[in-house]
Amino acid sequence: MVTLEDVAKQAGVSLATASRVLNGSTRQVGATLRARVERAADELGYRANIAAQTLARGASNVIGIVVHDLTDPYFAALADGAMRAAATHGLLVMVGTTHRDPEQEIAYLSTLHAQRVRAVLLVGSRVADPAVTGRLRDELARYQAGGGRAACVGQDLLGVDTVAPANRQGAAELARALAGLGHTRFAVLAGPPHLVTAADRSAGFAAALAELGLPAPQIIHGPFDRDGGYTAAQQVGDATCVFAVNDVMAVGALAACRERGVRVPEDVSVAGFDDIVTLRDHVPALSTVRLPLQDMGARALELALNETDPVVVEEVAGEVVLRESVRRMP
Amino acid sequence: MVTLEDVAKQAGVSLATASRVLNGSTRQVGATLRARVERAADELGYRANIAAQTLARGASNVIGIVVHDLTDPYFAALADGAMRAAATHGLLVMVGTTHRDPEQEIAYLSTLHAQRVRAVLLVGSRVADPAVTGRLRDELARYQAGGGRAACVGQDLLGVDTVAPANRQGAAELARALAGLGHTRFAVLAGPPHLVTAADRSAGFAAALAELGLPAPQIIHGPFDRDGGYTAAQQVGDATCVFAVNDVMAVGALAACRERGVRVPEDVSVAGFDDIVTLRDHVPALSTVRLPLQDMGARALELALNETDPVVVEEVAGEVVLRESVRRMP
DNA sequence: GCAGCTAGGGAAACCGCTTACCGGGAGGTC
DNA sequence: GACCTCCCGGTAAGCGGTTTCCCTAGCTGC
Repeated sequence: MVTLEDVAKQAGVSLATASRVLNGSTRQVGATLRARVERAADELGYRANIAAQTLARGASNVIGIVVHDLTDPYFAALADGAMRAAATHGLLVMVGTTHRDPEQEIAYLSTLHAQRVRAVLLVGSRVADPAVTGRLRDELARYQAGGGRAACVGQDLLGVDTVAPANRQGAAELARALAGLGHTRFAVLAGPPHLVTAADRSAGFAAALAELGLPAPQIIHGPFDRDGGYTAAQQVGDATCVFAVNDVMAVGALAACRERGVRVPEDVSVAGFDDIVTLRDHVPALSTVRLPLQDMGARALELALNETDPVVVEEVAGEVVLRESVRRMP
Repeated sequence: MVTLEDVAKQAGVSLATASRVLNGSTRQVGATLRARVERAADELGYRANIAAQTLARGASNVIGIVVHDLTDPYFAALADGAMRAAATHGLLVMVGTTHRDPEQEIAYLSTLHAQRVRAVLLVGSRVADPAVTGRLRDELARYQAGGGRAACVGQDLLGVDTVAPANRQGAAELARALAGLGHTRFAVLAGPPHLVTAADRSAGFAAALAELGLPAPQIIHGPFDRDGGYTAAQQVGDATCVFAVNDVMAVGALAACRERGVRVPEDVSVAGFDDIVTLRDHVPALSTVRLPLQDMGARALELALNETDPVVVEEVAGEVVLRESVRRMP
């Protein structure tokens, strides 16, 4: 590998001069030497060693993003938003996926700490286990003690800046909208009970129904993915309307309906949550609660970068979008 | 930030001993001192500074992946496969997205070179511009000259180990299968002419039709994404079967058909390419050519890591999958 | 009992870069 | 013309680790 010293030697200047020319410095360098150094660097194909720069400067230009699963379009959109924002700041991105294992999340945070990344984004639902959350908070505290910045997309449970989707409220609005169509018997494909996002959406939905004086929905737990929705849908009783706590599950539920000859929306209405772009052409078009995922990712990055003294929690409202997958009751 | 020196001081040992205890070394350290060091590290919350380690060791434990667009499930799946493989090797991943700008790809490679990442994966279609490809090759050569390893998922145009989807062949098989259903008039939503993946699929399809003695398909160019498929579909003439060169475009085409009252498959058959998982519940179910995307990503990483002297090019065959979106002609 | 080992501990030389500090010459001021 | 600034070049001290080399014990074997 060619080093700065090689370049300096070739250009016949000192290390300092070469450094000043090739990597932005406040100090000026004369035109002659500057040209010589640039030529030498170009001829040799010099690339600064960022590890050395990071060490010398004491600050890195990379940020870390930890998501549950990149192949889930929810996380892909969030990560993409954050990465675009990072690019505008000239920052590189290290992405880690936990595959929904909270221990992995802690491990990744520790690794990113070791990398001395400038900031870390923890993206995705928190879990209801206080022990795990506690350990994550400890790890986070260590990282922050060393000058690291952090933000979270999800629930405000970590004591860091957070972009928090209004899951309860969004689900409640959805429930009111669906009740407004005349539905009274509901089922909720509620996902895993320990996932706070799933639990919040489920609870928000049920609470709104209760407020309206409607019977409590049938709650069916299961995995948070397509197959979870598919399986859960098979256990739905006499509900006329099914709420899956995310779009991917809703798509699974629609598939289950189709296979069993249950027509949507004629026989049963179905709604999801998130408004995943990739799913927008689904037939029947999915009713859902839209979240501005890319913006949320970008916003979280800004929060992480602009350390504020009191922790900021930004609630992001969802927008109910009713499409073909639901119908008005006769 | 707490440093190794802090730990050594607290434990009352030398820097060397602390280093040997905390970061795997061939040298043994006595049980007493070892315990002292470990306790000190734990108490202080020590995390090794990876930038310093990388510098001292001269080798980093991160790899880089460059993709076009993370929110495209095609790339998400590929990246996920590569990341899982990286995790099994204890490697971290830096992800860059080019948003389909080849210049960005070059810039990212340069940055990853500067980061001295152990290996780089260039994922996604090459472009037909020899000038751009040439500059990318130059950059790649510099990186490799410095000991960097690289692999590519796409076309074998860079002179590095490559996992190459058999686009021509897959599209040809698809054409034969569709022709076998009795179709004779085809349209191809061909994507942008300069994208090699799109061009190969389009050409493979047309070549197979020619071999069968069928008329040449109507070729409609446009963007490589959902909206590109949507727009292109509106220009289809009297074809009874439409081939979109990727699934996302096919979904756009299906949406266009739906809006115009064109029934699929009754009025027109539609097929895509890739077999994107997220789209598997689409109605009507999309006929396509399945590619084992996650495996391909993982494979590419292995190739990059195991430097082989003659460059390896692995062709990956696609499997034709006919579903509801196509029908047999009467 | 002594040469010859092998552990295991420490001092110090790097790894490649940044930057505080030093010094010499050109130009401006009185 | 002496003095003071700038301006710009170089020297060298870090940044936080790893690793070579040296040294002291404590063993082994005869």
